[in-house]
Amino acid sequence: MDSGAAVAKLAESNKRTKCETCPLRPMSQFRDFSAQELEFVTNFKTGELNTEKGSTILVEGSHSAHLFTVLSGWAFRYKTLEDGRRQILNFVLPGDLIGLQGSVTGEMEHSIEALTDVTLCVFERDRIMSLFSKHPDLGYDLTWIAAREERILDEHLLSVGRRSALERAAYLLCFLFYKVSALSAKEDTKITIPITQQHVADTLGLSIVHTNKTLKKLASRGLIQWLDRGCIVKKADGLSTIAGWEPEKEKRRPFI
Amino acid sequence: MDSGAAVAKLAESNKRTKCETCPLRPMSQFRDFSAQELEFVTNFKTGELNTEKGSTILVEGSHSAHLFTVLSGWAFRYKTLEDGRRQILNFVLPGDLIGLQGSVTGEMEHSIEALTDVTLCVFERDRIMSLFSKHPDLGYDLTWIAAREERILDEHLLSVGRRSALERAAYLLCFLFYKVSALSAKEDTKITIPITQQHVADTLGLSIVHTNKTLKKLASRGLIQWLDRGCIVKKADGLSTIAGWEPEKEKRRPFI
DNA sequence: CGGGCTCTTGATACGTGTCAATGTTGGTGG
DNA sequence: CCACCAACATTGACACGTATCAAGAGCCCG
Repeated sequence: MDSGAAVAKLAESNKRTKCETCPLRPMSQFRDFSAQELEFVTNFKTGELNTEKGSTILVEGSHSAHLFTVLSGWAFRYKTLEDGRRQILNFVLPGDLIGLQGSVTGEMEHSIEALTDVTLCVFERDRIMSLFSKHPDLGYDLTWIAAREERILDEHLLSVGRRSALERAAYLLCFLFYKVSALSAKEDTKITIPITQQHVADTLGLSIVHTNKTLKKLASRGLIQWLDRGCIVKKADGLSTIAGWEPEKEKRRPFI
Repeated sequence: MDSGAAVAKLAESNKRTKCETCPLRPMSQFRDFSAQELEFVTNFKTGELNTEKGSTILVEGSHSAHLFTVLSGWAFRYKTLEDGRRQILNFVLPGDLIGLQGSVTGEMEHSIEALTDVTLCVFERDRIMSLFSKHPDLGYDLTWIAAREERILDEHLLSVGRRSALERAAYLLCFLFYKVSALSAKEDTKITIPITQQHVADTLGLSIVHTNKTLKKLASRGLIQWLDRGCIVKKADGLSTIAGWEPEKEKRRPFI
Protein backbone atom coordinates (compact mmCIF):
# COMPACT_ATOMS: atom_id res chain seq x y z
CA MET A 1 0.00 0.00 0.00
CA ASP A 2 3.06 2.23 0.15
CA SER A 3 3.96 4.44 -2.75
CA GLY A 4 6.99 2.46 -3.81
CA ALA A 5 10.50 3.78 -3.58
CA ALA A 6 11.32 5.29 -6.91
CA VAL A 7 10.01 5.04 -10.42
CA ALA A 8 12.44 3.03 -12.45
CA LYS A 9 14.44 5.07 -14.85
CA LEU A 10 15.15 3.81 -18.28
CA ALA A 11 18.86 3.57 -17.95
CA GLU A 12 19.67 1.31 -20.83
CA SER A 13 22.76 -0.59 -20.13
CA ASN A 14 25.10 -1.55 -22.88
CA LYS A 15 25.67 -4.91 -21.34
CA ARG A 16 22.80 -6.48 -23.20
CA THR A 17 21.93 -10.11 -23.04
CA LYS A 18 21.89 -11.22 -26.65
CA CYS A 19 18.69 -12.89 -27.72
CA GLU A 20 20.69 -15.72 -29.26
CA THR A 21 21.98 -16.57 -25.81
CA CYS A 22 18.83 -15.68 -23.93
CA PRO A 23 18.72 -17.83 -20.82
CA LEU A 24 14.97 -18.30 -21.12
CA ARG A 25 14.82 -19.53 -24.65
CA PRO A 26 16.21 -23.02 -24.08
CA MET A 27 13.69 -23.71 -21.34
CA SER A 28 11.28 -26.48 -22.08
CA GLN A 29 8.21 -24.35 -21.59
CA PHE A 30 9.03 -21.94 -24.39
CA ARG A 31 8.76 -22.63 -28.07
CA ASP A 32 11.72 -22.61 -30.39
CA PHE A 33 12.40 -19.68 -32.64
CA SER A 34 13.60 -19.78 -36.20
CA ALA A 35 16.89 -18.07 -36.94
CA GLN A 36 14.98 -15.38 -38.78
CA GLU A 37 12.68 -14.72 -35.89
CA LEU A 38 15.58 -14.61 -33.51
CA GLU A 39 17.35 -12.10 -35.67
CA PHE A 40 14.27 -9.92 -35.84
CA VAL A 41 13.69 -9.97 -32.11
CA THR A 42 17.32 -9.20 -31.40
CA ASN A 43 16.92 -6.15 -33.54
CA PHE A 44 13.53 -5.34 -32.11
CA LYS A 45 14.96 -5.23 -28.62
CA THR A 46 16.31 -1.76 -27.95
CA GLY A 47 17.84 -2.23 -24.55
CA GLU A 48 17.73 -3.60 -21.09
CA LEU A 49 16.36 -2.13 -17.92
CA ASN A 50 17.37 -2.99 -14.40
CA THR A 51 15.04 -2.07 -11.59
CA GLU A 52 15.41 -2.46 -7.87
CA LYS A 53 13.16 -4.37 -5.57
CA GLY A 54 10.28 -2.15 -4.52
CA SER A 55 10.49 0.24 -7.44
CA THR A 56 7.55 1.03 -9.68
CA ILE A 57 8.13 -0.08 -13.25
CA LEU A 58 4.95 1.37 -14.74
CA VAL A 59 2.46 3.82 -13.27
CA GLU A 60 -1.29 3.88 -13.81
CA GLY A 61 -2.29 6.90 -15.88
CA SER A 62 1.16 7.44 -17.36
CA HIS A 63 2.16 6.90 -20.94
CA SER A 64 4.73 4.33 -21.77
CA ALA A 65 6.52 4.17 -25.08
CA HIS A 66 7.77 0.68 -24.30
CA LEU A 67 6.87 -2.91 -23.93
CA PHE A 68 8.91 -5.15 -21.69
CA THR A 69 9.68 -8.80 -21.34
CA VAL A 70 10.89 -9.88 -17.93
CA LEU A 71 14.31 -11.51 -18.06
CA SER A 72 14.68 -12.13 -14.34
CA GLY A 73 12.90 -11.34 -11.10
CA TRP A 74 9.36 -11.03 -9.80
CA ALA A 75 6.88 -8.18 -10.17
CA PHE A 76 3.14 -7.63 -9.96
CA ARG A 77 0.43 -5.69 -11.79
CA TYR A 78 -2.13 -3.77 -9.76
CA LYS A 79 -4.79 -1.10 -9.80
CA THR A 80 -5.94 1.18 -7.01
CA LEU A 81 -9.11 3.04 -6.14
CA GLU A 82 -8.93 6.71 -5.25
CA ASP A 83 -8.95 6.09 -1.53
CA GLY A 84 -5.99 3.74 -1.78
CA ARG A 85 -7.63 0.33 -1.81
CA ARG A 86 -5.38 -1.84 -3.93
CA GLN A 87 -6.11 -4.88 -6.08
CA ILE A 88 -3.27 -6.99 -7.37
CA LEU A 89 -4.25 -8.32 -10.79
CA ASN A 90 -1.49 -10.76 -11.59
CA PHE A 91 2.13 -11.61 -10.99
CA VAL A 92 4.87 -11.24 -13.55
CA LEU A 93 7.76 -13.65 -13.92
CA PRO A 94 10.55 -14.25 -16.44
CA GLY A 95 9.18 -14.71 -19.94
CA ASP A 96 6.12 -12.58 -19.29
CA LEU A 97 5.36 -9.61 -21.48
CA ILE A 98 4.13 -6.39 -19.90
CA GLY A 99 2.77 -3.17 -21.29
CA LEU A 100 0.64 -4.73 -24.01
CA GLN A 101 -2.57 -3.66 -22.29
CA GLY A 102 -2.11 0.00 -23.13
CA SER A 103 -1.74 -0.95 -26.75
CA VAL A 104 -2.91 2.00 -28.76
CA THR A 105 -2.48 5.15 -26.77
CA GLY A 106 0.11 3.64 -24.48
CA GLU A 107 -1.78 5.03 -21.51
CA MET A 108 -1.46 2.54 -18.69
CA GLU A 109 -4.51 1.47 -16.77
CA HIS A 110 -2.50 -0.32 -14.14
CA SER A 111 0.80 -0.08 -12.33
CA ILE A 112 3.63 -2.57 -12.04
CA GLU A 113 5.93 -2.90 -9.08
CA ALA A 114 9.04 -5.03 -8.60
CA LEU A 115 9.02 -7.62 -5.83
CA THR A 116 12.69 -8.38 -6.32
CA ASP A 117 15.36 -6.80 -8.45
CA VAL A 118 14.09 -7.15 -11.99
CA THR A 119 15.77 -7.14 -15.38
CA LEU A 120 13.65 -6.28 -18.39
CA CYS A 121 14.11 -6.43 -22.14
CA VAL A 122 12.89 -3.17 -23.67
CA PHE A 123 10.93 -2.87 -26.92
CA GLU A 124 9.61 0.21 -28.68
CA ARG A 125 5.85 0.41 -28.85
CA ASP A 126 6.10 2.38 -32.10
CA ARG A 127 7.77 -0.43 -33.89
CA ILE A 128 5.26 -3.08 -32.97
CA MET A 129 3.45 -2.75 -36.29
CA SER A 130 6.60 -3.85 -38.08
CA LEU A 131 6.51 -7.02 -36.05
CA PHE A 132 3.08 -7.82 -37.42
CA SER A 133 3.99 -7.03 -41.00
CA LYS A 134 7.38 -8.71 -41.10
CA HIS A 135 6.69 -11.70 -38.88
CA PRO A 136 3.06 -12.76 -38.86
CA ASP A 137 4.04 -15.70 -36.66
CA LEU A 138 5.21 -13.35 -33.98
CA GLY A 139 2.07 -11.27 -34.38
CA TYR A 140 0.05 -14.40 -33.82
CA ASP A 141 2.15 -15.09 -30.76
CA LEU A 142 1.35 -11.67 -29.36
CA THR A 143 -2.35 -12.33 -29.69
CA TRP A 144 -1.87 -15.71 -28.11
CA ILE A 145 0.00 -14.15 -25.20
CA ALA A 146 -2.77 -11.64 -24.65
CA ALA A 147 -5.40 -14.37 -24.80
CA ARG A 148 -3.45 -16.42 -22.29
CA GLU A 149 -3.35 -13.54 -19.84
CA GLU A 150 -7.08 -13.24 -20.33
CA ARG A 151 -7.64 -16.86 -19.34
CA ILE A 152 -5.60 -16.32 -16.21
CA LEU A 153 -7.58 -13.23 -15.30
CA ASP A 154 -10.77 -15.21 -15.83
CA GLU A 155 -9.60 -17.75 -13.30
CA HIS A 156 -8.58 -15.05 -10.83
CA LEU A 157 -11.96 -13.42 -11.19
CA LEU A 158 -13.68 -16.72 -10.50
CA SER A 159 -11.49 -17.07 -7.46
CA VAL A 160 -12.10 -13.66 -5.95
CA GLY A 161 -15.79 -13.74 -6.80
CA ARG A 162 -16.76 -17.22 -5.77
CA ARG A 163 -14.13 -19.02 -3.71
CA SER A 164 -13.92 -18.83 0.09
CA ALA A 165 -10.92 -17.22 1.77
CA LEU A 166 -9.22 -20.57 2.32
CA GLU A 167 -9.88 -21.72 -1.24
CA ARG A 168 -8.64 -18.43 -2.62
CA ALA A 169 -5.42 -18.55 -0.68
CA ALA A 170 -4.83 -22.15 -1.71
CA TYR A 171 -5.49 -21.30 -5.34
CA LEU A 172 -3.13 -18.33 -5.35
CA LEU A 173 -0.21 -20.10 -3.77
CA CYS A 174 -0.73 -23.16 -5.90
CA PHE A 175 -0.92 -20.97 -9.00
CA LEU A 176 2.29 -19.14 -8.13
CA PHE A 177 4.05 -22.34 -7.22
CA TYR A 178 3.41 -23.93 -10.59
CA LYS A 179 4.21 -20.71 -12.37
CA VAL A 180 7.63 -20.42 -10.79
CA SER A 181 8.27 -24.16 -10.87
CA ALA A 182 8.07 -24.14 -14.64
CA LEU A 183 11.06 -21.80 -14.64
CA SER A 184 13.35 -23.70 -12.34
CA ALA A 185 15.59 -26.47 -13.44
CA LYS A 186 14.65 -29.43 -11.28
CA GLU A 187 12.37 -30.26 -8.44
CA ASP A 188 13.60 -27.38 -6.41
CA THR A 189 11.74 -27.73 -3.16
CA LYS A 190 13.27 -24.60 -1.78
CA ILE A 191 11.54 -22.17 -4.06
CA THR A 192 10.46 -19.15 -2.06
CA ILE A 193 7.65 -16.96 -3.31
CA PRO A 194 8.87 -13.44 -2.51
CA ILE A 195 5.66 -11.78 -1.29
CA THR A 196 4.32 -10.42 1.97
CA GLN A 197 0.96 -11.22 3.48
CA GLN A 198 -0.16 -7.75 2.41
CA HIS A 199 0.38 -8.82 -1.21
CA VAL A 200 -1.67 -11.93 -0.65
CA ALA A 201 -4.44 -9.88 0.93
CA ASP A 202 -4.48 -7.41 -1.96
CA THR A 203 -4.60 -10.24 -4.47
CA LEU A 204 -7.40 -12.11 -2.79
CA GLY A 205 -9.52 -9.10 -1.88
CA LEU A 206 -9.20 -9.82 1.84
CA SER A 207 -8.01 -7.85 4.86
CA ILE A 208 -4.50 -8.49 6.06
CA VAL A 209 -5.67 -9.83 9.42
CA HIS A 210 -7.96 -12.37 7.90
CA THR A 211 -5.31 -13.28 5.37
CA ASN A 212 -2.92 -14.01 8.20
CA LYS A 213 -5.40 -16.30 9.90
CA THR A 214 -6.15 -18.05 6.65
CA LEU A 215 -2.48 -18.63 5.86
CA LYS A 216 -1.98 -19.97 9.37
CA LYS A 217 -4.65 -22.50 8.64
CA LEU A 218 -2.86 -23.68 5.51
CA ALA A 219 0.42 -23.78 7.42
CA SER A 220 -1.08 -25.79 10.26
CA ARG A 221 -2.11 -28.39 7.72
CA GLY A 222 1.47 -28.59 6.53
CA LEU A 223 0.68 -27.31 3.06
CA ILE A 224 2.82 -24.21 3.19
CA GLN A 225 5.42 -22.57 5.34
CA TRP A 226 5.48 -18.83 5.84
CA LEU A 227 8.84 -17.09 6.15
CA ASP A 228 9.67 -13.52 6.86
CA ARG A 229 8.87 -12.13 3.44
CA GLY A 230 7.96 -15.17 1.54
CA CYS A 231 6.21 -18.47 1.27
CA ILE A 232 7.34 -21.99 0.61
CA VAL A 233 4.83 -24.41 -0.84
CA LYS A 234 5.16 -27.82 0.78
CA LYS A 235 2.31 -29.71 -0.78
CA ALA A 236 1.09 -28.23 -4.01
CA ASP A 237 -1.38 -31.02 -4.56
CA GLY A 238 -2.96 -30.35 -1.19
CA LEU A 239 -3.50 -26.74 -2.16
CA SER A 240 -4.78 -27.85 -5.51
CA THR A 241 -7.37 -30.05 -3.82
CA ILE A 242 -8.61 -27.31 -1.53
CA ALA A 243 -8.87 -24.84 -4.38
CA GLY A 244 -10.45 -27.29 -6.78
CA TRP A 245 -8.05 -26.13 -9.41
CA GLU A 246 -5.27 -27.55 -11.54
CA PRO A 247 -2.80 -25.78 -13.75
CA GLU A 248 -3.29 -25.87 -17.49
CA LYS A 249 -1.17 -28.39 -19.26
CA GLU A 250 0.61 -26.08 -21.60
CA LYS A 251 2.67 -27.05 -24.52
CA ARG A 252 5.65 -24.92 -25.26
CA ARG A 253 4.41 -21.39 -25.28
CA PRO A 254 5.64 -18.42 -27.26
CA PHE A 255 7.35 -15.37 -25.91
CA ILE A 256 8.95 -12.34 -27.44
CA MET B 1 -27.70 -21.51 -12.55
CA ASP B 2 -29.77 -23.74 -14.78
CA SER B 3 -28.08 -25.77 -17.44
CA GLY B 4 -29.38 -23.72 -20.34
CA ALA B 5 -31.86 -25.01 -22.80
CA ALA B 6 -29.94 -26.40 -25.68
CA VAL B 7 -26.47 -26.04 -27.03
CA ALA B 8 -26.62 -23.94 -30.12
CA LYS B 9 -26.20 -25.86 -33.31
CA LEU B 10 -24.19 -24.49 -36.11
CA ALA B 11 -26.95 -24.14 -38.59
CA GLU B 12 -25.39 -21.88 -41.11
CA SER B 13 -27.99 -19.97 -42.89
CA ASN B 14 -27.53 -18.89 -46.46
CA LYS B 15 -29.09 -15.59 -45.73
CA ARG B 16 -25.81 -14.02 -44.78
CA THR B 17 -25.40 -10.43 -43.90
CA LYS B 18 -22.71 -9.23 -46.27
CA CYS B 19 -19.81 -7.57 -44.57
CA GLU B 20 -20.05 -4.68 -47.01
CA THR B 21 -23.47 -3.91 -45.64
CA CYS B 22 -22.72 -4.87 -42.06
CA PRO B 23 -24.98 -2.81 -39.84
CA LEU B 24 -22.22 -2.39 -37.25
CA ARG B 25 -19.53 -1.06 -39.49
CA PRO B 26 -20.95 2.43 -40.04
CA MET B 27 -21.27 3.02 -36.30
CA SER B 28 -19.13 5.80 -34.96
CA GLN B 29 -17.38 3.63 -32.41
CA PHE B 30 -15.83 1.30 -34.97
CA ARG B 31 -12.96 2.10 -37.24
CA ASP B 32 -13.24 2.15 -41.01
CA PHE B 33 -11.99 -0.72 -43.08
CA SER B 34 -10.19 -0.50 -46.35
CA ALA B 35 -11.84 -2.16 -49.34
CA GLN B 36 -9.17 -4.84 -49.23
CA GLU B 37 -9.75 -5.60 -45.62
CA LEU B 38 -13.46 -5.73 -46.17
CA GLU B 39 -13.02 -8.18 -48.98
CA PHE B 40 -10.80 -10.37 -46.88
CA VAL B 41 -13.16 -10.43 -43.94
CA THR B 42 -16.11 -11.16 -46.16
CA ASN B 43 -14.23 -14.17 -47.38
CA PHE B 44 -13.00 -15.06 -43.93
CA LYS B 45 -16.54 -15.24 -42.64
CA THR B 46 -17.90 -18.71 -43.27
CA GLY B 47 -21.44 -18.34 -42.07
CA GLU B 48 -23.93 -17.08 -39.64
CA LEU B 49 -25.31 -18.64 -36.50
CA ASN B 50 -28.60 -17.86 -34.85
CA THR B 51 -29.10 -18.86 -31.26
CA GLU B 52 -32.08 -18.55 -29.02
CA LYS B 53 -32.29 -16.74 -25.74
CA GLY B 54 -31.06 -19.01 -22.97
CA SER B 55 -29.03 -21.32 -25.16
CA THR B 56 -25.39 -22.08 -24.53
CA ILE B 57 -23.16 -20.87 -27.35
CA LEU B 58 -19.90 -22.31 -26.05
CA VAL B 59 -19.27 -24.81 -23.27
CA GLU B 60 -16.34 -24.89 -20.87
CA GLY B 61 -14.10 -27.85 -21.62
CA SER B 62 -15.33 -28.33 -25.16
CA HIS B 63 -13.38 -27.69 -28.31
CA SER B 64 -14.54 -25.08 -30.70
CA ALA B 65 -13.31 -24.81 -34.25
CA HIS B 66 -14.79 -21.36 -34.57
CA LEU B 67 -14.50 -17.78 -33.56
CA PHE B 68 -17.54 -15.56 -33.50
CA THR B 69 -18.37 -11.92 -33.73
CA VAL B 70 -21.71 -10.92 -32.31
CA LEU B 71 -23.97 -9.27 -34.86
CA SER B 72 -26.94 -8.75 -32.61
CA GLY B 73 -28.11 -9.62 -29.12
CA TRP B 74 -26.68 -10.00 -25.63
CA ALA B 75 -24.67 -12.86 -24.12
CA PHE B 76 -22.31 -13.43 -21.24
CA ARG B 77 -19.11 -15.35 -20.53
CA TYR B 78 -18.84 -17.35 -17.32
CA LYS B 79 -16.98 -20.05 -15.44
CA THR B 80 -18.23 -22.41 -12.77
CA LEU B 81 -16.73 -24.33 -9.89
CA GLU B 82 -17.47 -28.00 -9.53
CA ASP B 83 -20.19 -27.46 -6.96
CA GLY B 84 -22.02 -25.10 -9.25
CA ARG B 85 -20.92 -21.71 -8.00
CA ARG B 86 -20.91 -19.46 -11.03
CA GLN B 87 -18.88 -16.38 -11.85
CA ILE B 88 -19.86 -14.21 -14.78
CA LEU B 89 -16.71 -12.80 -16.35
CA ASN B 90 -18.01 -10.31 -18.85
CA PHE B 91 -20.91 -9.46 -21.09
CA VAL B 92 -20.87 -9.71 -24.86
CA LEU B 93 -22.59 -7.28 -27.19
CA PRO B 94 -22.63 -6.60 -30.93
CA GLY B 95 -19.14 -6.06 -32.28
CA ASP B 96 -17.52 -8.23 -29.62
CA LEU B 97 -15.36 -11.17 -30.63
CA ILE B 98 -15.64 -14.43 -28.73
CA GLY B 99 -13.65 -17.62 -28.75
CA LEU B 100 -10.23 -16.00 -28.97
CA GLN B 101 -9.32 -17.13 -25.46
CA GLY B 102 -8.98 -20.75 -26.47
CA SER B 103 -6.57 -19.71 -29.16
CA VAL B 104 -4.27 -22.63 -29.73
CA THR B 105 -6.00 -25.82 -28.79
CA GLY B 106 -9.45 -24.34 -29.12
CA GLU B 107 -10.33 -25.83 -25.76
CA MET B 108 -12.64 -23.44 -24.03
CA GLU B 109 -12.01 -22.44 -20.44
CA HIS B 110 -15.32 -20.69 -20.10
CA SER B 111 -18.87 -20.94 -21.31
CA ILE B 112 -21.03 -18.45 -23.13
CA GLU B 113 -24.78 -18.18 -22.82
CA ALA B 114 -27.25 -16.04 -24.74
CA LEU B 115 -29.32 -13.51 -22.78
CA THR B 116 -31.45 -12.71 -25.81
CA ASP B 117 -31.68 -14.21 -29.25
CA VAL B 118 -28.22 -13.77 -30.71
CA THR B 119 -26.85 -13.68 -34.24
CA LEU B 120 -23.20 -14.48 -34.74
CA CYS B 121 -20.75 -14.24 -37.60
CA VAL B 122 -18.76 -17.45 -37.83
CA PHE B 123 -15.03 -17.70 -38.57
CA GLU B 124 -12.80 -20.74 -38.85
CA ARG B 125 -10.14 -20.96 -36.20
CA ASP B 126 -7.88 -22.83 -38.63
CA ARG B 127 -7.72 -19.97 -41.02
CA ILE B 128 -6.74 -17.36 -38.48
CA MET B 129 -3.08 -17.63 -39.39
CA SER B 130 -3.89 -16.45 -42.90
CA LEU B 131 -5.36 -13.33 -41.38
CA PHE B 132 -2.05 -12.54 -39.74
CA SER B 133 -0.01 -13.21 -42.84
CA LYS B 134 -2.24 -11.49 -45.38
CA HIS B 135 -3.45 -8.60 -43.30
CA PRO B 136 -1.03 -7.56 -40.58
CA ASP B 137 -3.34 -4.67 -39.75
CA LEU B 138 -6.08 -7.09 -38.86
CA GLY B 139 -3.63 -9.17 -36.86
CA TYR B 140 -2.71 -6.10 -34.93
CA ASP B 141 -6.41 -5.46 -34.38
CA LEU B 142 -6.85 -8.93 -32.93
CA THR B 143 -4.11 -8.31 -30.41
CA TRP B 144 -5.65 -4.96 -29.61
CA ILE B 145 -9.03 -6.57 -29.07
CA ALA B 146 -7.54 -9.12 -26.71
CA ALA B 147 -5.67 -6.42 -24.81
CA ARG B 148 -8.88 -4.41 -24.49
CA GLU B 149 -10.71 -7.36 -22.98
CA GLU B 150 -7.84 -7.69 -20.58
CA ARG B 151 -8.22 -4.09 -19.41
CA ILE B 152 -11.90 -4.68 -18.81
CA LEU B 153 -11.19 -7.82 -16.79
CA ASP B 154 -8.66 -5.86 -14.76
CA GLU B 155 -11.35 -3.38 -13.84
CA HIS B 156 -13.84 -6.13 -13.00
CA LEU B 157 -11.26 -7.77 -10.79
CA LEU B 158 -10.64 -4.52 -8.97
CA SER B 159 -14.36 -4.21 -8.53
CA VAL B 160 -15.02 -7.66 -7.15
CA GLY B 161 -11.92 -7.61 -5.00
CA ARG B 162 -12.04 -4.17 -3.50
CA ARG B 163 -15.34 -2.39 -4.00
CA SER B 164 -18.29 -2.67 -1.58
CA ALA B 165 -21.53 -4.29 -2.70
CA LEU B 166 -23.14 -0.94 -3.50
CA GLU B 167 -20.09 0.30 -5.40
CA ARG B 168 -19.87 -2.95 -7.32
CA ALA B 169 -23.49 -2.85 -8.38
CA ALA B 170 -23.18 0.79 -9.42
CA TYR B 171 -20.04 0.00 -11.40
CA LEU B 172 -21.59 -2.93 -13.22
CA LEU B 173 -24.76 -1.17 -14.29
CA CYS B 174 -22.86 1.94 -15.25
CA PHE B 175 -20.43 -0.17 -17.27
CA LEU B 176 -23.22 -1.99 -19.08
CA PHE B 177 -25.14 1.20 -19.70
CA TYR B 178 -22.22 2.86 -21.44
CA LYS B 179 -21.43 -0.29 -23.34
CA VAL B 180 -24.89 -0.60 -24.79
CA SER B 181 -25.31 3.15 -25.23
CA ALA B 182 -22.41 3.23 -27.62
CA LEU B 183 -24.40 0.91 -29.88
CA SER B 184 -27.68 2.77 -29.97
CA ALA B 185 -28.44 5.58 -32.30
CA LYS B 186 -29.43 8.47 -30.10
CA GLU B 187 -30.00 9.23 -26.48
CA ASP B 188 -32.26 6.28 -26.08
CA THR B 189 -33.40 6.54 -22.47
CA LYS B 190 -35.42 3.39 -22.79
CA ILE B 191 -32.51 0.99 -23.07
CA THR B 192 -33.23 -2.09 -21.00
CA ILE B 193 -30.37 -4.26 -19.83
CA PRO B 194 -31.74 -7.80 -20.27
CA ILE B 195 -30.45 -9.50 -17.11
CA THR B 196 -31.92 -10.97 -13.95
CA GLN B 197 -30.76 -10.25 -10.43
CA GLN B 198 -29.16 -13.69 -10.44
CA HIS B 199 -26.90 -12.51 -13.25
CA VAL B 200 -25.96 -9.42 -11.29
CA ALA B 201 -25.23 -11.55 -8.23
CA ASP B 202 -23.03 -13.93 -10.22
CA THR B 203 -21.14 -11.05 -11.76
CA LEU B 204 -20.50 -9.23 -8.51
CA GLY B 205 -19.71 -12.28 -6.43
CA LEU B 206 -22.67 -11.67 -4.11
CA SER B 207 -25.65 -13.71 -3.00
CA ILE B 208 -28.91 -13.08 -4.74
CA VAL B 209 -30.61 -11.86 -1.58
CA HIS B 210 -27.99 -9.27 -0.85
CA THR B 211 -27.94 -8.27 -4.49
CA ASN B 212 -31.65 -7.62 -4.32
CA LYS B 213 -31.25 -5.37 -1.30
CA THR B 214 -28.36 -3.54 -2.90
CA LEU B 215 -30.28 -2.91 -6.12
CA LYS B 216 -33.22 -1.68 -4.08
CA LYS B 217 -30.93 0.88 -2.55
CA LEU B 218 -29.84 2.12 -5.96
CA ALA B 219 -33.47 2.20 -7.09
CA SER B 220 -34.58 4.14 -4.00
CA ARG B 221 -32.05 6.80 -4.91
CA GLY B 222 -33.59 7.07 -8.34
CA LEU B 223 -30.49 5.87 -10.13
CA ILE B 224 -32.00 2.78 -11.70
CA GLN B 225 -35.32 1.10 -12.20
CA TRP B 226 -35.69 -2.67 -12.01
CA LEU B 227 -38.15 -4.39 -14.30
CA ASP B 228 -39.17 -7.99 -14.51
CA ARG B 229 -36.11 -9.27 -16.28
CA GLY B 230 -34.13 -6.18 -16.81
CA CYS B 231 -32.79 -2.89 -15.62
CA ILE B 232 -33.12 0.68 -16.83
CA VAL B 233 -30.38 3.09 -15.90
CA LYS B 234 -31.85 6.47 -14.98
CA LYS B 235 -28.79 8.38 -13.87
CA ALA B 236 -25.56 6.96 -15.18
CA ASP B 237 -23.51 9.76 -13.67
CA GLY B 238 -24.94 8.99 -10.24
CA LEU B 239 -23.81 5.39 -10.60
CA SER B 240 -20.47 6.57 -11.88
CA THR B 241 -20.00 8.71 -8.78
CA ILE B 242 -20.82 5.90 -6.39
CA ALA B 243 -18.50 3.51 -8.18
CA GLY B 244 -15.71 6.02 -8.59
CA TRP B 245 -15.37 4.92 -12.17
CA GLU B 246 -15.72 6.43 -15.62
CA PRO B 247 -15.73 4.73 -18.98
CA GLU B 248 -12.64 4.92 -21.14
CA LYS B 249 -12.81 7.53 -23.83
CA GLU B 250 -12.25 5.28 -26.78
CA LYS B 251 -11.51 6.35 -30.25
CA ARG B 252 -12.94 4.26 -33.00
CA ARG B 253 -12.05 0.71 -32.19
CA PRO B 254 -11.40 -2.20 -34.50
CA PHE B 255 -13.51 -5.25 -34.92
CA ILE B 256 -13.40 -8.21 -37.18
C1' DC C 1 19.67 2.08 20.00
C1' DG C 2 15.49 3.44 17.71
C1' DG C 3 12.20 3.14 14.07
C1' DG C 4 9.87 0.87 10.61
C1' DC C 5 8.08 -3.26 8.47
C1' DT C 6 6.18 -7.66 8.97
C1' DC C 7 3.78 -11.11 11.30
C1' DT C 8 0.67 -12.40 15.05
C1' DT C 9 -3.31 -12.55 18.16
C1' DG C 10 -7.68 -11.38 20.64
C1' DA C 11 -11.96 -8.68 20.99
C1' DT C 12 -15.54 -6.69 18.72
C1' DA C 13 -18.35 -4.72 14.78
C1' DC C 14 -20.38 -5.11 10.51
C1' DG C 15 -21.32 -6.72 5.87
C1' DT C 16 -22.95 -10.40 3.54
C1' DG C 17 -24.72 -15.22 3.33
C1' DT C 18 -28.30 -18.52 4.35
C1' DC C 19 -32.90 -19.95 5.34
C1' DA C 20 -37.63 -19.46 4.88
C1' DA C 21 -41.79 -17.61 3.23
C1' DT C 22 -44.63 -14.72 0.02
C1' DG C 23 -46.16 -12.24 -4.09
C1' DT C 24 -45.91 -11.64 -8.96
C1' DT C 25 -45.67 -12.79 -13.63
C1' DG C 26 -45.77 -15.58 -17.76
C1' DG C 27 -46.23 -19.89 -19.91
C1' DT C 28 -48.39 -24.53 -20.50
C1' DG C 29 -51.60 -28.09 -20.64
C1' DG C 30 -56.14 -29.79 -19.65
C1' DC D 1 -60.59 -20.25 -19.97
C1' DC D 2 -58.72 -21.72 -15.86
C1' DA D 3 -55.39 -24.30 -12.89
C1' DC D 4 -50.99 -25.06 -12.23
C1' DC D 5 -46.10 -24.53 -12.34
C1' DA D 6 -41.63 -22.39 -12.91
C1' DA D 7 -38.84 -18.47 -12.71
C1' DC D 8 -38.12 -14.11 -10.72
C1' DA D 9 -38.36 -10.55 -7.22
C1' DT D 10 -38.97 -9.41 -2.39
C1' DT D 11 -38.66 -9.42 2.72
C1' DG D 12 -37.42 -10.55 7.59
C1' DA D 13 -34.74 -13.22 10.94
C1' DC D 14 -30.64 -15.04 12.00
C1' DA D 15 -25.86 -17.03 11.31
C1' DC D 16 -21.37 -16.65 9.87
C1' DG D 17 -17.36 -14.92 7.48
C1' DT D 18 -14.60 -11.22 7.21
C1' DA D 19 -13.27 -6.36 8.54
C1' DT D 20 -11.66 -3.31 11.91
C1' DC D 21 -9.31 -1.95 16.03
C1' DA D 22 -5.70 -2.54 19.13
C1' DA D 23 -1.56 -4.26 20.98
C1' DG D 24 2.73 -6.66 20.98
C1' DA D 25 6.76 -9.43 19.31
C1' DG D 26 10.51 -10.23 16.15
C1' DC D 27 13.51 -8.56 12.78
C1' DC D 28 16.43 -5.64 9.83
C1' DC D 29 18.74 -1.43 9.00
C1' DG D 30 20.44 3.11 9.63
